[in-house]
Amino acid sequence: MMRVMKSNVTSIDVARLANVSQSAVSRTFTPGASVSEATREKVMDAARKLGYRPNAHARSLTTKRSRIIGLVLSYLGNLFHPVALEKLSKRLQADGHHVLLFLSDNPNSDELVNEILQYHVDGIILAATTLSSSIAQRCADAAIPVVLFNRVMAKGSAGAVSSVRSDNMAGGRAVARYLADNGHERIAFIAGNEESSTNLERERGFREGLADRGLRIWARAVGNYDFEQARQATLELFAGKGERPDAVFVASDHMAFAVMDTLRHELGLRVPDDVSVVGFDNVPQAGWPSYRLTTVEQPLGPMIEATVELLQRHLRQDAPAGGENVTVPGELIIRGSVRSAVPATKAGERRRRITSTR
Amino acid sequence: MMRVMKSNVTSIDVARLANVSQSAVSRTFTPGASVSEATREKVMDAARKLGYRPNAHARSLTTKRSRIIGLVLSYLGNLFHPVALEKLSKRLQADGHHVLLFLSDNPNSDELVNEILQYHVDGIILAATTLSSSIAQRCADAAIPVVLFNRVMAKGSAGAVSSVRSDNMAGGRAVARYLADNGHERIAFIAGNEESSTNLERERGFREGLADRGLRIWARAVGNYDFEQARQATLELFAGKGERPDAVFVASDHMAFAVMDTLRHELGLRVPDDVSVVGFDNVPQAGWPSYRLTTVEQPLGPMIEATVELLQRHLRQDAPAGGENVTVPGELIIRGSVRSAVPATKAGERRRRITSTR
DNA sequence: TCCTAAGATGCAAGCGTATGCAAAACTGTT
DNA sequence: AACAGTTTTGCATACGCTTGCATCTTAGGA
Repeated sequence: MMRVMKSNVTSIDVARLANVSQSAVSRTFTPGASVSEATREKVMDAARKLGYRPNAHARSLTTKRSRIIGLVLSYLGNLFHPVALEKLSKRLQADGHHVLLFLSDNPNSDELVNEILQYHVDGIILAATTLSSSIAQRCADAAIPVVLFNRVMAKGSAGAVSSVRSDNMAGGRAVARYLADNGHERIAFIAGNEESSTNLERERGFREGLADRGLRIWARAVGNYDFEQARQATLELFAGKGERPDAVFVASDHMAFAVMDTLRHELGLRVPDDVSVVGFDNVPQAGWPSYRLTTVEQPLGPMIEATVELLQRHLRQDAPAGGENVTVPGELIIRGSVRSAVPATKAGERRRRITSTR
Repeated sequence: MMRVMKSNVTSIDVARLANVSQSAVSRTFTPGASVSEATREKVMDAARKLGYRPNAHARSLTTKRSRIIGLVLSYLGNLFHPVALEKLSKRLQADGHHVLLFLSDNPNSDELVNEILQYHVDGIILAATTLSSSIAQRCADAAIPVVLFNRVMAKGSAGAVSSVRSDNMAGGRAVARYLADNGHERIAFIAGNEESSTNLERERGFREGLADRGLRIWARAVGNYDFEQARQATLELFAGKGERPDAVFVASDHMAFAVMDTLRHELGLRVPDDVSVVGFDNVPQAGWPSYRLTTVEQPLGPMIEATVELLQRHLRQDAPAGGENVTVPGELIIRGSVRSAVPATKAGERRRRITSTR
């Protein structure tokens, strides 16, 4: 069947061919509208013949809903983000939403906000750890629901900004205890981006956990969530001739890989025999045989469900005015990068629930 | 300054406050339109005061251009895709376009096409290696420019579908020669998705290259571009008691990591001493100390430039009717995963240009 | 058979913007 | 001061759809 598709078939064209009014066409494509089976079929036939699809822009003009969610990220080099993006996106699509993607490492960009708002998105998900909170504020001001994913807003800022994150504090604390309980004493910490809420919380929990065991951070460096900077941080921490750390907690898996690689291939140290390493996120690579990284899981599934749930509640208008902060509990994934009394089986892993009660 | 933002400020509101016509407002926000400096300022002031931003949907209704590019991917677990996505997205944003992201592993989905076309995107980039070509065809039928990224359409299908890819054939050939010239004889191949054009081309080039040196593929298995399947493929290839491969060319870096890990940690073999491994893509991890993978680079920068260029040419209507296929030359990145007469320096890498002439 | 209620349909008025066209306001020249 | 030529401006319409309202069908009950 040969048919030339006019690129701009409108509901009027369909109406004409089907011998019905334009409203009838519109109603056929509007779930829940009142159309008889007979007309619906006539319309569908005509539509198929002409290759018609309703114009989403025109539709959102009248309905004031675009079914578009703006998704803001800063980069995708750390596998945690693409994996989250993939799942989020698929989840939203399943809900009949679509994702308008914004990648930007410029935190304070007015441009960015403008461009997002121009599309009158139904909601915004901010998953960029390093973006400034003002952007969230400005979007919320425009009466568009905003959900922060894997981060939380600086205290004191008002507005209906919700957030979803895993329990970073509890995670940090669990790592501290686990390391302490396995006999480590000179425990170092490599921070991510120092301003980010994720890093702040993980570090804080970690400090508290160490304190509980009568310890404190023995050495500290900053890796900014970057592979190369994490390498430098490692070299820094292990530069001295004297005593060196016997364990290092790294604020993200991505950096932890750099740490392990540097330890092993540049400093000739063994992991976990000479030094233990713990990460955070539990990205897929953490389970790869080369690393077998012990780490804190960020439970993506629940986090995403919570995000979508929050968004939908906002769309239905029945969300608390002040915004809502959801914290999802994680698990400690014990693999082979920490020297331990109970050695893990060759390829296995153990999971230990993390409770947030102190 | 406290101001309550009405969520729906229109050009009419601005016009009223600025004491000008609605057209004047529209013109101030339309680059290249005729407005005096005086009115422009009045309008801008009013707009700022009201928090006005032009409604992109209304705009695209009249202009028939959405400034949205549909981007289709199947998954983001292999780092090549997120990195490409990040760069593509940033490049398009820089051009004033926006990215509507579709993640789908369902190749033949009518739904998908419908949803893309509803938004009247200005163009579509298909970067999903495993998506069926019919989807491309259907979009092209709707008179929307389609560019295939990192893949090419099955021969014989007509329509204005363009494509951009690196020179997979030449890459495969270069690997074959490199392995042969370094004394390997029992060379195995682990395929990606067997139907994908990328795999087809890489394998074909590889076979030709081996033939040039009087060799042939010594053993073969399929990894489907998946980590776990690549692991299985490796176990398969090295199962026998007799002679084993002394080199394996893997159709993607992502799978190559699985191969190296399996070789080292499950089979107790050394890379490159016992067996050499070569990948394809040159994802960031390939340079990590744990792997130091010798691989064929897919030059993302040029590939993306070419993609955007093609798209823009289509938008300006001056593209060849039949679609255009761009092939970007790559380089062989020589690191430490191949046993070689000239050992690489500890952390260094050499680059060797790949020419497509046989 | 007639009446009523529910369901199906069409009409027309928006939604917020861009733009052709004609009128108005300038510009500089004679 | 009058004019032609150039900008600038406003009016009005179109873009493709949804939806309230009024009208028309239909079916079912009395």
